[in-house]
Amino acid sequence: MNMLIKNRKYATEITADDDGERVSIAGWVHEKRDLGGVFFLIVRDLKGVAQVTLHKGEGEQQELLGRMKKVPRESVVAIEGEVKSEKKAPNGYEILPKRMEVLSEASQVLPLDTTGKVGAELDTRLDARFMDLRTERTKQIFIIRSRVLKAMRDFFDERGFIEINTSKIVSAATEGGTALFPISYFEREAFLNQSPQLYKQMLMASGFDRVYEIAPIFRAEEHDTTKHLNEATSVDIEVAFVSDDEVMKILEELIAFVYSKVVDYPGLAKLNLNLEVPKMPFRRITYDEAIELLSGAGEQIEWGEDLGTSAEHTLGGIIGELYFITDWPCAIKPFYAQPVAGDKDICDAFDLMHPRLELASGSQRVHSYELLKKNIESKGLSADNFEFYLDAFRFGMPPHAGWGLGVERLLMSMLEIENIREVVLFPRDRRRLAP
RNA sequence: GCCCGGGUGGUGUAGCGGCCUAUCAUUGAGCCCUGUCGAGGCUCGGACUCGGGUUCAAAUCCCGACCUGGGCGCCA
Repeated sequence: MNMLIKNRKYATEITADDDGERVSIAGWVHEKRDLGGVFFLIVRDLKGVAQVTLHKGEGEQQELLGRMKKVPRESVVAIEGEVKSEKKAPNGYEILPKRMEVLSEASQVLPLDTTGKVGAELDTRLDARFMDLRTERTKQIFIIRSRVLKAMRDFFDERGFIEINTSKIVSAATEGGTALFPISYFEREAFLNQSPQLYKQMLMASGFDRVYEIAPIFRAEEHDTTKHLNEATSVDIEVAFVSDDEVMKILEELIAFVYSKVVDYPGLAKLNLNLEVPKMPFRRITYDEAIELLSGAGEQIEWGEDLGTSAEHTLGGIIGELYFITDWPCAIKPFYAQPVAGDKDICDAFDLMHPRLELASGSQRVHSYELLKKNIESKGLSADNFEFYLDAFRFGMPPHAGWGLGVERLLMSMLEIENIREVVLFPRDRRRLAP
């Protein structure tokens, strides 16, 4: 590897204080400006842009000037030169080049504008995602996504959670509800997992009493909306010897912690957001109260019906901040949700709602083998298919609770992004399978 | 799955039966001016998704296909 690249610095690592230093930088040709006595080459890297300034009329620089004029925008270059403190330069410094290597020349014309002068539709951007990621806004979204995931891992680690990885290839048995992608598994049929639910619960019988997983989930639903993906990332936790109240607390603390780590991030400024850490505890309303609020707003929901999109929006408009809906009818919750003491029709289940969409759902789990088996059958599923799961409940299963949270939904709601595809590098939706 | 929109140079758009030899911005090629920072001025290049139909005349109206945006359903 040549020395130019080996010793390169990021644009933001150089300051006016480095006046006189010899440095090298490498990156993409962001812009070129050919003026009378001077030629500017703006080089962009991950961290920022650096202005390379070539003063014309210096004889030995003619060859370099010619190559700088010719190099197409978005080509990858490495430049070595001397730092000069300069008030007229954007970052207070500029680089007087001595040497330039064109590492990769970009074809013209470009599929997208990387300077932000002309917009592009999401579909066009996704087709050329590699280049879309060179734009400031898109880049920041994914740096923030990375911070969010790190914050989550730090959070769980501090609280004694064990990170787990469960299989994404599963046999026919599922928790029902959503459609699955079938795949060919040697001579048998298998599926891509819709959720780690059954596996994380089975671990509760293992003594691993606080686990979390951050992993892809797959849904074969033919939905085509701004908040659904066919491949999404789910944060799942499961905790033994606790109640649903405890995991709700963990959830709101996690959300607040993640927000605090994003609010801290200087790059957030590039997204023009006014982000605040949500106040704890989040508001909690019961399903019954939700229905009542909706009725007051002129939206009638029969008891036992799920809340549709318009109901979610109406409630969100009334409440205006993150909130929980608790005490759901068991009929619209999965078989593993535990009924409340003294009422078999209502479950200790909850959803975490953002005013625009659902972020997470969880519950106290059924840990009685008999009740679980009965629930599976009453949902019209075959207990035989769940034998591998049910077995874990026969030989010592502690009470437990947990939840699943959509990473993309958290991100889009936090960053006020309208389309969920914006927060996935290479989204998979009803139509898109490439790139 | 249902219901509405939309497909015009590389990108983003205007035009919505004849004034279209199709607007504007940006990009590309080039010239002028110029320590620029969305630099400025000028010249040139570059497009009506495809297939049928209606009409004297279609980018414009109709039908179909394909692509695409949104709302709802399902779902998280």
